[in-house]
Formats: sequence, structure tokens, C-alpha cells
Amino acid sequence: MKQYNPKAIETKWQKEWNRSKLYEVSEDPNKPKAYITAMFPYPSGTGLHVGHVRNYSITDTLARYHRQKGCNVLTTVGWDAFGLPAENYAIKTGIHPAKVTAENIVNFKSQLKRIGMSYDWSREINTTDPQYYKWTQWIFLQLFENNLAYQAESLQWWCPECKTVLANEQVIDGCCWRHEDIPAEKKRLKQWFFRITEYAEDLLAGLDDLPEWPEKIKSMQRNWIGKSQGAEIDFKVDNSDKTIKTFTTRIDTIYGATYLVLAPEHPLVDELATKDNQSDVDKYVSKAVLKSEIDRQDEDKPKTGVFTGSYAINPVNQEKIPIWVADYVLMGYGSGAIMAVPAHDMRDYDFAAKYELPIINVINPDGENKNQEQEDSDNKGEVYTEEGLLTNSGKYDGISSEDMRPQVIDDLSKQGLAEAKTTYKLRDWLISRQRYWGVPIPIIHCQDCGPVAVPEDQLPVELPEVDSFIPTGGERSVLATIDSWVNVDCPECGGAAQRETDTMDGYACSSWYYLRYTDANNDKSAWDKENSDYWMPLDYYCGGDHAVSHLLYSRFWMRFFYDQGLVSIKEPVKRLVFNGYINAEGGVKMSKSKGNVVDPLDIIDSGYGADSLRLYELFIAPYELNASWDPQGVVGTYRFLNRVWNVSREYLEDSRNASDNNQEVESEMLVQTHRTIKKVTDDLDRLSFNTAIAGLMEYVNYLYKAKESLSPNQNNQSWQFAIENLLLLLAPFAPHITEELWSEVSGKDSIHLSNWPKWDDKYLSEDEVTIIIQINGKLRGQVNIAKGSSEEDIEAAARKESSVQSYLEGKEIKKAVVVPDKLINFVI
RNA sequence: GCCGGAGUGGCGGAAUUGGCAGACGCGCUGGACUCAAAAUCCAGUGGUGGUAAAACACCGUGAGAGUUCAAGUCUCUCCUCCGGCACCA
Repeated sequence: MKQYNPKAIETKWQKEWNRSKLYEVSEDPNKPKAYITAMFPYPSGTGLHVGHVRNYSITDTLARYHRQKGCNVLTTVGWDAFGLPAENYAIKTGIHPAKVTAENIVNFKSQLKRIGMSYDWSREINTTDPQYYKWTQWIFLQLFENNLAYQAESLQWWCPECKTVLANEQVIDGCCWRHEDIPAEKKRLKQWFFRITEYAEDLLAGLDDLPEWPEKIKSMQRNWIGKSQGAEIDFKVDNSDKTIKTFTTRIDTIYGATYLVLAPEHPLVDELATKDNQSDVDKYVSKAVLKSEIDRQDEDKPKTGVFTGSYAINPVNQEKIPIWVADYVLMGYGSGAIMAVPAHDMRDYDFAAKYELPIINVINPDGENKNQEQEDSDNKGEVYTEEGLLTNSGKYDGISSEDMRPQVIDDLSKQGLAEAKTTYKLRDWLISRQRYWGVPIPIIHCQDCGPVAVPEDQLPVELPEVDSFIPTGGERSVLATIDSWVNVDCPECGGAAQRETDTMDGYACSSWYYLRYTDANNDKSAWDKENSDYWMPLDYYCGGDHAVSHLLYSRFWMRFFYDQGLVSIKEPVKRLVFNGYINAEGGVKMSKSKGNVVDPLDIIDSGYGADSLRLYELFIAPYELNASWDPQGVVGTYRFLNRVWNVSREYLEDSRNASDNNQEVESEMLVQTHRTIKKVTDDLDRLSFNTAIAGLMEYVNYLYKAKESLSPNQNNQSWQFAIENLLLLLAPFAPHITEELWSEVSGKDSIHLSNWPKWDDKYLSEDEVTIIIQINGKLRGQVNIAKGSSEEDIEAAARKESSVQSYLEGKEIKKAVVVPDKLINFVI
């Protein structure tokens, strides 16, 4: 018998699929569409590792499954190829990043082909291709024209190693996302931003329309957007016409506000510092500004602050309260100033305790009548920060804090001193990068006209050649050194002007590529609306990263495109399939420096083949869980495929007459086959890949047993049926071996264009069912009985069953609970 | 502190609607084949007690309570781990 030889089979079919362009699709309104793709890769120099392969196995299995179900399936790939690793490599070696990138792409492409991805290669895209980034620039200009791209000077994250600014989303634990141990710094720079905050509420509310996104990701995005509802209150400064705007979510505690705090960067600090306090305040402020962001955000450090010498008037009771400056208040959130309520806020309490500021209790826990003495003692150890009943709060005494909030906002707003206000933690998206290997921002700076858009017919603004990639170390990219490129005429007035020398954050390229896939070769527009309307949204989008970066930016752009009439829906991704990581053995992260990275090609080449690898990556655990690589695991799926191969070959190579035909095996085989069709279909529909594979394993185990009583041969109908269905069900997971066997078993077209099998319920409903017999909830026996038997019949049959006789003997049966066709429980 | 997720054999995990806990796979043990090994095939494999071997009994899904004829699954309290956010007012 021919042996299973993955290497030969896989090479053969990969070539054939390539030759016949088997997976190319076009828009066909008569067919249901399924748009299924993985987050496109960054083509690194190290190639694929088994973590990628898990992600691609999920994607390809879903794509193939839907293709077999008769869907018009779009699945393809592209290269997120701008970025620092290629540029840093260029700095080291002098080799142009475009060249390195092209080489890496060739490598990635061959690797993806070797794991058997069913891509439509005619739609492959590359973000560094001028024909692609032309449209990234075009989108920038649409944002610019709609006042959603703007320049502003502010303190920004800066990575001293990357020598570029970073978006908030790219700063992890105070460090650059690419340099986990290098603290990011702050620099005051003029930078380009996308006004994502304009869509903050929309992006938050839209999460409720994504029932098929994992809760984890939605909660991370909600956290990141960080909405809080409260009120803005104006505090008049005593003996001055100035007012200080404060933001609070607990305006119900306003009678307990015993001081104000300004952030050190607050514009009024200087003015409010009185003569006596001026030098202390100056000293404190300059020290605070110098402190690193990490130090300032360290909660464990004792709070510090300084009194300005000025006082404000609490608008509800006209009390005079001192104004302090302290770095525990952040300029970037709310209004950069707070009213401090030490009795009901832990931070304010710490501060007040240290500087001996008054603490006034204004909230009592609901329903508890406490006298002042008890309150005082209660407040010594901890601070009551919950809701409760107002006290010491003038006319509001006795009402609940929830009820008080709208009333006091209303009362103060009549005097123009407060209004309801919602704030978000989300900041605008900083997209300037002081680096070469990115999309040039299509702006020309003119002394007279300001920043001017590059006219559309001059797009793309292509990256010029440079002599050296070594960053200048200053605040501009090496692009600034190329005079011939920088110096241009102003498109508006024709005067001398300079090109913007920053490039765009790579996340700009990836915020719209899924739309380009729908119309990848369009040279007239970014995409045709008819095409995007046909394919969008992504039915399955598979990835294991970028929960709040790419996935938030893409939602933002999609909403913008919707508002521009460029697309017809607001959310790009219907179902987000967010897979877990693959760790090395022992649960540690795979990393090059630890030398524990598992190379998928090693597994394939060592003889197991891509099918076994793909199968194991899906079988290892539920897709959403992190998993640890077990080198023995792929042995298990390889054994399984060998069994599939052997039972199929045995059938193909044995042409004896089915003279030993055994009807019982045949009908049992039909039952098992239909049962497996249902199991695998149901499991795939709920993305339970591991149990679908387990179901196929059970089925093959069954076929091995069945072989003993009925040898598989070509003249037996049940075996033909069994083998065909086995291959059809296995095809999405193991595309090569099934294609090979299918070509002989069926002789028809590619298995990957063949129909997904359907089960027939009549084979699943047996005439006889096994009833579980419990006594007091414990399993004591079982009895077979006709399906649909009445409760009385079941009880009678169960009482007769010998295995339970001894338990029932001499006992009084208080009750018998019957679940028809399933179970009976005697209570004795 | 807040938000989200998870805790089941030696290991990865299964149990989709409250109804036989441990499917499937790895590992391990024994056997067949082999000069031998690998590969393959067959059988066994939660724990404790029990038996010559069985039968059988009890225990068992992070801990404790509760609801129920019946709980891995539902309710309450708590513990641990993972992920995210965090001096965000």
C-alpha cells in the first residue's frame, strides 16, 4: 500500500492550486459572500513562527469551510511593510529598506504557500507600494479637508532609541512598544494628529452593536476611550475676576470641597501665586515638569504640592477655600483642575492629611443614621467613596447622592457656574513620525498660506532616494536633508515652500487595507463603492493583537468613510476572532533571544507536513486561549492523518466484491457518518475547532473498528459514502491530504470546491434510547427502551432493571423524576 | 482600586440547554510484530479502599455555603491566576 508522504502531496497540490488559480474570486451578487481574512503581517526578517500559523490556520479553515458551503469567499493577504525594523536594518547595513522588505515578502509568501493558504493572490497588496500609499495619502487629505487632520504643538511621547514620537497607544507601561525597557520621554513638538476624539462617543456606543466581538476586546476599548460623566464647575477666585474650571464626577460632594488643586502646567498657576508664595510655587512647578511621567504616575509615592496663596469661593456655600498646586492632578484630563473632597476621595484624603487641610464629611452610607462621633471614628482609617445620603450640605441634606447631582447642576447652571459635562480619556491620534520608511505626509508648508494639501493629481508623494538612513538625531527625519525633494512651490500661491518631512504612523496604512482588498487593482480610486458594498463587512477577522490600536483606528476611519459616503456601513468587522498566543514549552513567551522560537517550516520539513501542523495548531486548545507548544502534539495529529490515509487507501486499493456484506455495520456506519457531519458542522459554526477535530478522530477510530467486520473495498456503498464524507469534513483543516485522496475517491473537481455534506436527522434519531437510572442523583444503572416511551413505561422498565434492584429493595420510593428519553431519578 | 477572562486527571483540554464528569489527544503501563530498535497495531490508564482477578464501595471539577430529585454548569461569600486600565477627579 502507498504510504502517506506529506512532502510529495503538499508540493504537488500547492503547485496545482497556483496553476489553476483555484482561489481567485470575483464579485458575484448571486452568491452569498464571505469575507474572511487575518490581520495582515509585517514581513519581518525572521519569517513565520508557529504563533502566526495558528492565526492563519484558523483563517484558512474558516475560509475553506465557507467556500465548501457555497459562499463566494474572499481571503487574501497583504504586507504591512512600512516601519522601523526594516529602516533600522538599513541604518545598520546601508541596504535600502525597500530591498530588504521585498526580500522578506518573497520569503513570507513562500511560507504562506507552504502552509496551504487558500488566498486570492490577485488581490495581494503592499503598503509600501506607491500605488497603495497614494491612497493612504488621499485619505489623509480627506481627513485634512474635514478638519480631522491637524497640526499642534504639545508635549509628546518620544522614544530616544527610535528617535521618533509615539502615539499614546504605542506607549506600554511608560516605555516604547518596540523597546520594553527604554522609558519613553516627553518632548514639546509640533506634530500631526488625527482627530479621533471627534468620534469618541460614536466609537464607544458602536461597541454595543458588535455582539460577535469578544467581551475582552470591547472592554479594553471602553477602558481606553474612558468616558466619564460629570460636571464642570466654575470656582471664582477670591478678590479677582478669574475663575477656575474644575471637572468632577461627584458634584454631590461639593459641600465637602475644602480646597482646589491645579496641575503644575495649569495656565493660571503663575497668576495665582501670591508674592509670598511665588518662589515656592516656581520651584515646585519646575521640579514637577522635570519629573518623568513614570515618576509622576507612581501612586505609591507620597503626594506633594504647594499652596499658591490664593483662595477660591465654593459656589454652593461661599466658603473661602485655598488653591493648591499638585502634580497628582493631570493637565491632560478634564480641565486640569479639581475641587478636592478629602472626606470622599482617597487621593484628596492623602493630600489633605499630609498638609493638614480640613476634611468635611458630607455623605452617609444609605440607611444608616450615624452621629458625627461615629463618622469621625469611621473616617480615621478609610474614606467613604460610595454613594449615600447627603449631610452637612445645606438644603440638600437627607437626599441621596444620585438624586442630588442633577439638582445641584441645575441650581448652579442658573447662575452660569456649572454644567453637565462628559469627558474621555481618549486622546487624539498622533501620526507624525520623524522617520524615513513611512508614507510621506502630503502637505506643503508655505510661509504665506500655512499647511497646504498636495493637489490630488500630484499624488503619490513618493519617498525620495537618500544617501544615508542614519537619523539626524534632531527632530526631523532624514527626508529633511534632501533639499531637492523638500523645496517646492506652494500649490496655492506658487511661492517658495517646503514639504512636510514627517511620515505617517504605520497604523494609518493598516486602517483601511481591508477595503483595498475588495478592489485591490483599482487605479482610479482607493476602492469602488460597489465592491466594498458587496464584500464589507469582514465576516471573520482573525488576529491576536492590536486590541486598542489597529482595531480602534480602523473603526474610526470606517466611520469617517461612512460619513463621507465612501462606504455604506459603520463597522468594518462583524465578527472578531481574537486568538490566543502560543508560548514555548513551559509557558514562557517565545522569543529570539531565548532561542525557543519554533519554526513551522522545521516541523513541515521534518516529515510531518503542513496538514499535521495546521491540525495540531487548531487542536492544541480553544482558539481564544493561550497555549504552550508541545513538540509531541504534532505527532498526535500526524498519527491521525496516517490513519485517515490508511483507511482511505485500503478502500481504494481493495477491489474485492463485497461478498461479506454485513447490513448491521452498514446501517451503523450511516448513523456514525451523519452524526459526525452534524458534529463537525455545529462545531465549526461555533468556532470550536478542537472539538471538531476530536469528532473526526472519533469517527476514524470508529472506521478502524468497522474494518474488522467489513473490510473496506471499492464495491461497498457505505464505505464510499464514509470515505467521501470523511474527506469533505476534513478538507478545511487538512487541505492537501484530502485533495490527494479525493482526486482518487471521487475523481471529480477539487475537494475545496465541493459541497459541504449535509446530515439527515433520520439517521440520528434512534429507535431505542438508553435511559440513565439514578438513585438519589447517583448513577446506578441504565436500561434501553423504545424512543418516546411514556414516563410510566420508563419507570416500570427501570424498576425491573437488575442493577438497581438491590438499591430499591425494601426502600420506600418517595418520588421518581423522569426526563423522557434521557434519565430517571428515584428518590428514596 | 476598577473592568474583563479563567480555575476540571501527570499534561492540553471535553461536557453546546442543570441530567452518565474526564470525550479527543499527549504522556505513561502492558502486550503483538522485530535479531533489536523505531514506526505501527491492540489493551489499560482520575484518586482511595477492596479483590487472586473481578464485582463493589467511597471520594472527586480552586474553597465554603445555598437552590434543586439532580450542580463543573445556577445563586451568594471568599481565594488564586491571567489580561487590560489606572493619582483620569
